[in-house]
Amino acid sequence: MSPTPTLRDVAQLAGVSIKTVSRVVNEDPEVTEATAARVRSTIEALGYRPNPLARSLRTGRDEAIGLVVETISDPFFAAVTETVEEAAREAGLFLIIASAGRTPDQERAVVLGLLHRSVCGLIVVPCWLGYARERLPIGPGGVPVVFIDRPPSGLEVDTVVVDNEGSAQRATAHLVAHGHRRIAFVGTAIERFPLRQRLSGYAAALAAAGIEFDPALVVSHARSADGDAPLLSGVLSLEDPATAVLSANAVASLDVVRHLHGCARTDVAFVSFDDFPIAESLSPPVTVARQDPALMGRTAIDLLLRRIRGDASAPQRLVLPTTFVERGSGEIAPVRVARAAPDAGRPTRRRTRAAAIPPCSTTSQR
Amino acid sequence: MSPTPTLRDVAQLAGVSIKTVSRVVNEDPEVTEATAARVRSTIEALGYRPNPLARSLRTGRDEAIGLVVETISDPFFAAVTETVEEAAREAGLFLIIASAGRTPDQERAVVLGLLHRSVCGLIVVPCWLGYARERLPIGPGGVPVVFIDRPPSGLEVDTVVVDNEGSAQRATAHLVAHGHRRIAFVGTAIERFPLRQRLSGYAAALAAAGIEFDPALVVSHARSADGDAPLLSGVLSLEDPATAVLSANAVASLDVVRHLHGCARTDVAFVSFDDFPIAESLSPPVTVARQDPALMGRTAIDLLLRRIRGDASAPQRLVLPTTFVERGSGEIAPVRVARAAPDAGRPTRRRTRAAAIPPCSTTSQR
DNA sequence: TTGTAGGCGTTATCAC
DNA sequence: GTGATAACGCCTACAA
Repeated sequence: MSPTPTLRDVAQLAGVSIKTVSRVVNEDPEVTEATAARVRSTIEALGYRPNPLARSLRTGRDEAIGLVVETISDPFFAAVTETVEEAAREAGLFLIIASAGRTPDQERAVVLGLLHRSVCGLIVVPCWLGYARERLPIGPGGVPVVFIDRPPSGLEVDTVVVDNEGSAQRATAHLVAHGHRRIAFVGTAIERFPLRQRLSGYAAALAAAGIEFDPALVVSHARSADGDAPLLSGVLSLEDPATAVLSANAVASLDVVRHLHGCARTDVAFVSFDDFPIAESLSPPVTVARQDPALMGRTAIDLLLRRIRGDASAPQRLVLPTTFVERGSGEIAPVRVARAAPDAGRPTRRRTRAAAIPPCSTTSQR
Repeated sequence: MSPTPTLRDVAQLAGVSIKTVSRVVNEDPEVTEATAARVRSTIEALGYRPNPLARSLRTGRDEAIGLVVETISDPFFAAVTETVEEAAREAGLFLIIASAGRTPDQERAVVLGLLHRSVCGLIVVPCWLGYARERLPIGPGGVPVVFIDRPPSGLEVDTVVVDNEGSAQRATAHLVAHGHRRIAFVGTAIERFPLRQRLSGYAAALAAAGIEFDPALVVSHARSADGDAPLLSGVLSLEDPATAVLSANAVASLDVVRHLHGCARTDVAFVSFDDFPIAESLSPPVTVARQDPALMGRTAIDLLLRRIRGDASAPQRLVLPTTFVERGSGEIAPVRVARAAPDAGRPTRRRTRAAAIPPCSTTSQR
């Protein structure tokens, strides 16, 4: 009758008390099967659905979990989200996705918004907020939380990250093994986690190979004045230019691809941290250290569900591996270049081709 | 004191009544500035934040809007979402993103879940559910809703779609103008909106040019047994093969690119419905009919906000244009092929190259 | 200008 | 087994 029927409507129509209906809804065994059946059919007839708001207000907990990411337009987190979603659905939980925005205040508002909506668990990519300082009612004693992709500094909670340092180290060592000594590191926000760890791995691999770390080979969107300008032009036009490139994430990888393809520079070796859609069909196909977003999502939600169900064991810090996929671009040998004449060592064909293509310092067409 | 302070706590500490605090929180002007200030400082001291759940339960409306998409891992909707998010934040609204899953039941559960959480507005990509039949408390008289990307069949509500038919028609006509008569249409879910409309546009353009519609040139993932097999192999190996391809969405475009690049078939013209990240730096760069996700998001949220604020004018049906971007792949002229000997007409260079590459009927490496 | 009573839809505590 | 009744935190109506 009423637009959205309530317990009262059902109770009235079934000729029982509100509480009895509530019991049936919550599958309380202390109800006669006869009345339960009658109530159930009334519920069906009225199309009654429990109001999660009222329920949460009462219990202080909703049958929902929250997922906070920096931006859902990041393909990696989109993939993570998809897995979490699937798992939440299986577990009968409503998934609320929200994104953290661009400032600590926005992120705090989002987390608090979720918390105040009484989610029973939270998966968070900590972006801008110092969770140790905030003293939010999360983690042990509060609403269960699992942090993913980045650890929240100084907080003892469950965390799932990938092996950033080790993977970057391996990728760099791979390039070194193929003869490169001038390897550029390209990223979009190098100063922050997880790119900082990838930079560490890169540096560690260089050190292990006895190659000096050259800051001139490390480029970041954050440092460049024009974010849209190809990051690579600089390092490829140094007096002693880079012969190989390691990109720090998929976004940077696309920039690298755009630039290398724009210049037809198939002589530059390239390894991408993280896979991207057409990496395998470019020429040459791009060698990648592939992250597994599904594994991250699955691991995080499994951990969270355990916590929600009461697991109070010590917080875990899980580190996921990456898969190194050799496809070609990472196995290109360096072209030896004389210091005095940067172009001297290039094969003739390249030179000819390079002369035929337009200059490469401009941004690509839009 | 209490873990999460309530109006009562604040009232007690400030020495006023609950209602007064409520007034201050809701910026009711009818409060003395003196008491208001005292209350505000108490709120600050206690770290009080209003509980949106309780508020919603009372008012029947939350300061949140819901966004339902099919899957957030679709880059187009990810971009739409980002815009909506930004706008919602500006408007002081909390955005709850949820995805519709794979069945009508799941979609219904998601929409009802949002509705029961008292969102004050909804943006929905109708995926599986027949909204006309469902009789949900949405649209005029219920919670304001704006449908995007697809119209909900038989329902008079605000809708924002792109000009699918017109854009596909233009793209097809473009290929026809460049001399093609054998144009393939490739998509992932051709039978559903909006791809069906794009197919209509394609067919209309063919009809306008006096070219017979050939079902053999229309391929869909849904029809092929192996979803991962390149869609193109078939149409390119017909007795009278396709000389041009129109892809119906970005996902299909990536498949096309993978296949054409894998076969080094730079002689096939290609226009993509919708842009994708590296379209412009492929060789040849890909000509696209570009959708504008930001425009769609902005249009939808603006419309929704107007409705939320009480605009009760007749439901609107907005159609957004696409931008046709010529980059090269769509301007390739057809290679005339003799019916009896499909390969006869190809330039010698092509033939040589084709002979050097592996056969193309297999899936690409993983 | 401020406070009091009541109820939103639910669950929890007790009696019956 | 079942049913009144009191919360949960907030807001609307009306009284002071």
